[in-house]
Amino acid sequence: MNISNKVMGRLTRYRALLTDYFPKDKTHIFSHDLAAMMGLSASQIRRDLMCLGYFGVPRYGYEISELVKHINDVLDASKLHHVAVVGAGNLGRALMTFLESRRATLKIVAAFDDDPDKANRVINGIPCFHIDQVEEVVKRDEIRIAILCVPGAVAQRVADRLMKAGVKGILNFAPVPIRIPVGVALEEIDLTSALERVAFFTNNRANAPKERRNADR
Amino acid sequence: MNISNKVMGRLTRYRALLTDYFPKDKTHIFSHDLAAMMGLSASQIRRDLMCLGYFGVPRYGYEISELVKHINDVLDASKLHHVAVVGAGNLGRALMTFLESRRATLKIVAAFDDDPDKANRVINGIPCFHIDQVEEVVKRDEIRIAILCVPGAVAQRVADRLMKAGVKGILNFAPVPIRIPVGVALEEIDLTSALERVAFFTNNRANAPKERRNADR
DNA sequence: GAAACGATGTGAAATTTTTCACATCATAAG
DNA sequence: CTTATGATGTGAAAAATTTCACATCGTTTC
Repeated sequence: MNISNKVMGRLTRYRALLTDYFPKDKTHIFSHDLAAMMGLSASQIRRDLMCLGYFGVPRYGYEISELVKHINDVLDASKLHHVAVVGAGNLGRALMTFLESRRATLKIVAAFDDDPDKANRVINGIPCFHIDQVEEVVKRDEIRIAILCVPGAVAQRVADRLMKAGVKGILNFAPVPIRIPVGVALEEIDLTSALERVAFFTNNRANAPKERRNADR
Repeated sequence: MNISNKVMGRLTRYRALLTDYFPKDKTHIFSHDLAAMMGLSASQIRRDLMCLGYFGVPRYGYEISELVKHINDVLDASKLHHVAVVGAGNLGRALMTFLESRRATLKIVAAFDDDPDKANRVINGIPCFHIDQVEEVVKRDEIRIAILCVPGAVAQRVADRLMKAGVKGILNFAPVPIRIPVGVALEEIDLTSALERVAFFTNNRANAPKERRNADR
C-alpha cells in the first residue's frame, strides 16, 4: 500500500489523539467516534486505517492498543532519527522546546545559528553550534532531519548546505519555498500564509476551509 | 469564482515571494519563472492566477505590480483584522514576534494566558492579559481572529470561550483538532505531525511528499 | 504589412482524494 | 441454533485538484 502525504498526516494525528488525549479506561473505539474527534467522516477514517493492515471487528470497533501499535509500525519504520534546529531565533528556540520529547523516535540533538553569541551554549538542554560547524556536527551526530527557521533570504543557501552535509529531510519554516533534489523529503509550513488563509475565510464565511461532518450517513 | 483553500494558500505565497523576495528591478514575470521559484508547474500557476481576474500578456508575462495588486484585492477583501495570541508560552511568544508586522492588515493586538505572572505585562510590544479578561478585551478591541497555542487538554474549552466572545477565525497550534460551528474559519497546524511526516518520507524516499516539476512541457 | 515566435488562457483528460452505499461478519439476544 | 443488530471493509461514484495540449494573441523580426 502506498501511503499518501495526506493519509500520513492523519495517521500521525490519530496516534497522538489516541495515545495522549483519549480516556485510558477505554479499550476500543469506533470509526465514527474517532471521526467525531477529528472532525472527519467515518468512512475516511476507515479508509485510512485500511493502509495499516490492521482490521477492526464489526461490532467492537478497533482495539486501541493494537491500532496504535500498527500505526507505530508503519510510521516509525526505521527507528530513531536525529534532528537539528537550524536558526535559533525566537521561532527556532520555541520549536526546540515544543518538539523535543514529543516523540521518542525523533530526538533533537543540536541547534545551529550564525550568531556567535548563540554558539557554544546549551539552550533548553540542546547544544547550540555555530553554523560553520554544521558539516562536522551533522556527520558526527548522524543528523538526518533539519528544522529550518532561518530568514527567507538565506533559506535556500542554508538548505543546500544542510543537504550537502547529509541531511535527508527538511521541515521548512522560512517564508520562501526551497528547492530540493529527489531523494530528500520536504515539508513546508508557511506561518504567515496560514494566518492569511484564516483571515480570508473569516471574511468569506461561505466557503470555510474545513467543513466538519460527523457520521457516515 | 470560488477560491479553494489550496489556491488561497498558494496565492498568499506568490504575493510574499513577489513582494519580499523578487529583484526590485524586474517588472514582469512569466508563469514558468514563478513556477520554478515555487516548485510548482507553470500550468498550475496560470490556473491559480485565473481566479484573480487579472490577465497577463502573451509575450511579456505578468506585470508584477498589477499582479500583486489583484492578489491584494482578493485576499484582503475586508481591510484590517485584529488578532490575539492565546497562550503565551514559548510558542505563543515566538509567534507574536514572528507574525507581527508581517502583514499590515493583520495586527496582533493582544495576548492571553492563564498564568497570572504573564498577565498585565507587555511582551514584545503586545499587551498580555489574563485569560479571564478575554471576553472583555475581545469585545473592546474587536478581535476576530485568534492564534491558539494552549496545551491540547484545554484547547477545545479555550476555543469555545473565544468563539463565544466573538472570534470568527482560529489558527490552531494545539496538538488536538478542535470543533467549530459553521461560520467560523479554522486552520490547524500540527507541528508534531509535520515533523513526523518529514521523518516518514525521509525513510521512504520513494514517495516524497512533494515532487517538484519545473516547466510546462 | 506579413510571418514567426513564444507565452498565455482554458477545455478536456488524468490523477488524487473523499464520499456513498451496501455486502459482510462478529456478537448478542431470543 | 437462528435471527437481529450494528459496525466494518470496500467497490464504485463523486468531487477536487492537477496536468496536458493546443488555439489564441501580442510582440518582434523581416
